[in-house]
Amino acid sequence: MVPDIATPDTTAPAATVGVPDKPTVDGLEEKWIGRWAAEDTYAFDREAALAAPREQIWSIDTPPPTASGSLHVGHVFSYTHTDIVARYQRMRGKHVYYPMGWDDNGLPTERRVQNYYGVRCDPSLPYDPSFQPPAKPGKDQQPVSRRNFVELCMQLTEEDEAEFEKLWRRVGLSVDWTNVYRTISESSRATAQRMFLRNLARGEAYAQEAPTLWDVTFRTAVAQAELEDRERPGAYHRIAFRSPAGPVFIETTRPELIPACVALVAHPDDERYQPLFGTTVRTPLFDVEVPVVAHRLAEPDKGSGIAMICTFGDLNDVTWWRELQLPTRAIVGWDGRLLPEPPPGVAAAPYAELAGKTVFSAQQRIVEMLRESGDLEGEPKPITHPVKFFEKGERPLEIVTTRQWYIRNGGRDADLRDALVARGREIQWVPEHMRHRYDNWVEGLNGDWLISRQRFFGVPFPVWYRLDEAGEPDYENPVLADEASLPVDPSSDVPPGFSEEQRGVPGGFMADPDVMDTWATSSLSPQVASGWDTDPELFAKVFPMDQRPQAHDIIRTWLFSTVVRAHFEHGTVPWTHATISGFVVDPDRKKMSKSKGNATTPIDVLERYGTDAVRWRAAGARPGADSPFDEAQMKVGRRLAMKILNVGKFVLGLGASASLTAEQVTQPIDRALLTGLATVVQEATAALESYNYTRALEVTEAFFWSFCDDYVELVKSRAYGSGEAATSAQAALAIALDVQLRLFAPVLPFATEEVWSWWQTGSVHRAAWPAAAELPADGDPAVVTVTAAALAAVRKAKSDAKQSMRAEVETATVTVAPDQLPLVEAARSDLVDAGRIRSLTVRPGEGELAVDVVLAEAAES
RNA sequence: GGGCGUGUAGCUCAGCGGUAGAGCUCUCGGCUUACAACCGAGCGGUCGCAGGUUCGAACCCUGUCGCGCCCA
Repeated sequence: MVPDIATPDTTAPAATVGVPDKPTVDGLEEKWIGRWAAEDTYAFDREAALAAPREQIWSIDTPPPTASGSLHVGHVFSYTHTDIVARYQRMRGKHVYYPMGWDDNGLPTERRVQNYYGVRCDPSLPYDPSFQPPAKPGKDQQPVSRRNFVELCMQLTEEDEAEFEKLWRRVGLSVDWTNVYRTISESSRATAQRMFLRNLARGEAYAQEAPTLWDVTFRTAVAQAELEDRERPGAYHRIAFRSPAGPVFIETTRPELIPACVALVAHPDDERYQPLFGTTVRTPLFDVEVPVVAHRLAEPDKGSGIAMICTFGDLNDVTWWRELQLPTRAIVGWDGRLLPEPPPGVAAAPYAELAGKTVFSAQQRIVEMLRESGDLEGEPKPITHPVKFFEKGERPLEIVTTRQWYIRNGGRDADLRDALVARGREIQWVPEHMRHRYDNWVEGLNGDWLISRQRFFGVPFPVWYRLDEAGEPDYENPVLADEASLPVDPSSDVPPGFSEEQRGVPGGFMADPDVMDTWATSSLSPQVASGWDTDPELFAKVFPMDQRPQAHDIIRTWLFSTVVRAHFEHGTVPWTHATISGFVVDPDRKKMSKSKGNATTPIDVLERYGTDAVRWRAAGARPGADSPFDEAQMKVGRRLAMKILNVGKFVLGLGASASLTAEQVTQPIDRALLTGLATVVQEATAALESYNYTRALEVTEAFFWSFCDDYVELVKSRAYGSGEAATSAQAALAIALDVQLRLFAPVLPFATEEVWSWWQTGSVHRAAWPAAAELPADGDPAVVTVTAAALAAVRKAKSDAKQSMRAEVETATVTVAPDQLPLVEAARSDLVDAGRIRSLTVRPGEGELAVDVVLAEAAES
């Protein structure tokens, strides 16, 4: 119901019709999510954008969340940060291109589909069009064809994505939901394949048979960016090699690799071993003759200072093998077991005992054999040491030699590395120091980017190989897909000039069996989102994009690989700004993540405190800064949202309306308020221009609370009245409310929209960002601050006397610096009313403002 | 071990050369015709530690310790 106190002559009859009796933040989400969708509030107007100058567009390369994963509060925070910027830019009049993507490509989806349906992909099976997944996953995974498997991936990710979209809408993201892409969609696949073919044509992509870090569980190659070191227990085994001059002892953590040994190595300056360089020794058990070589990477302090070089125990082995041109003796297969046949030069006899064993059990057996032969000296010495793992894997990586695709990234080319570092300087980093993460990563690369993965669900390489008369593939002359035919699946599509019958037969062809690393697709998110492959006109307008928001942990992967792709194809940066969010951490300052079990589900928090409250808390985390999850803070945001509703209701009830103008603000304290607000507008705008939404919120909020507690209290009794003085207060209240709603709108989209709707037309989110020029510049803000200080002193007197704020004051004597005396006098009647002062004296004096208060006798009501 | 960041009131954070700030918590008081999911008042800190520069340092420099992320 509308309180019947509005003065009819200043308030349009319909203006406050929508004001509820008891405003509440609960339910605002449901109301406004629906309204915004129905009215296309956040629609991107493509035609208008195409006609507009580039600087009138703001395009955002939104991170596509992993659809098979789950979202936690950390995601809500970082996406809110981006949304605040998007909303600000929109209110600045820009065409905001703000699409959403889903990363539904790759290993996580495969694993989720396997577990969800209880199936596994068997590429040798034929497609079954009538296949239905088991209602409940069975005990054993049911084998299905690749195409059936991919169909299940598509189906399940679609369901997951619908859930995600619901959550994002609930968070209030001002995404244009007609602009959604999927990394596994036809156009994403076509984009990835087309870009790959271009890279290949320009020599930026290449295939190579090379030692590769290999995860034996997933049976796939792993890129440098996906590695992590983990401390693992191991043991140094002191083992004797034989030489004419007597035994040579090495210490190794991997004795099972003795049959793979191709040399011993020591540091060139190591006097202990200098006599051995150029000679040969014989391996224990296998009696293979291997040379003793010198190399700077050998560490004299480690173990005995001389080490065996194997095919391949670690990355040093690879370096030695390459630089010293050693032979290969591979013994570990793709499944992590020792190969059935011994490597060249190794006799069958002792090796047969190890063939087929896992690396682990081979080690146990070989240690027994060394004990029996007497070649193991003493007991193994337990140590812990860093071991390389695939970040998603559970078993140590092996190094196997396979044929893989690579994209150049500067890891083997100083010029390219420098060019990519230079690209990094073209990007404005928010916060600035995140640039170092990029520089350090690029400068530390030591190999090209391995992009092939031995998986099923992903973007396949658009490549086939001819088979010769013996059925052997000709890798040197791959058959490439036509760009016009993309996307292709080489395992079911036929290369130009061949027929399906020729698949896999001598003289025919075979498909490249691999798919691309998921980063090879997501590194193209700006191209996919901007329509490189689908809408060239739009692409020309919105690319390079304006903003890439993301977290700092994937600067080395996503951000870097995106820069690489744009550099090659477009010769530009992919975007001009990288806005980096920190993490939400748990009370122990540990990064929140599902795998750690400390993640908080967002929907719960959103429902309990309301979206605005959660967004308010998110806005309190500065760009790049980690921020602890703390529910107590959510309450503060909720209270702010409530206060906005309540003060909005009150101000409108006092007679504020949209028809009042700044010219009607005549009283000094009213003009003072608005001039003070102009400063806030300037500061908030400057802060947002540098992406510091936290600062913008802070200055707005500080003003707002003082507005509620001091200004509104001071002027409300005047505003209840009529005449010019009342109108002045009403106009100032209306203008201040209007401007503050717009200042808060990017952070608190629901509460501000609600209050806006009570008395304004259109959406506050389509309103113009406030400008200082809208507000009077001639007020003296000190009128408000000094009068408020006097009022505070009166309140303190009442509080000290344990009286109600309604208590009457017999006399109040304000002593104030002479130059400030007119300020208090200018607001005298407001101060008298707000303080319930019967007799107010204002006199000049020294020092701080002081108020002598004599309370009236308790009213004899 | 290296890079980057960070250490200010019990908690979350501002301040980044000129006399220590906000919010929350806590304590006390108040139903005040917008809000008791509220309002008012108050308590609370040798700004991690040690040196240095300066008339003056939370702020600049050096060292050191703790924490976090990333990398080895």
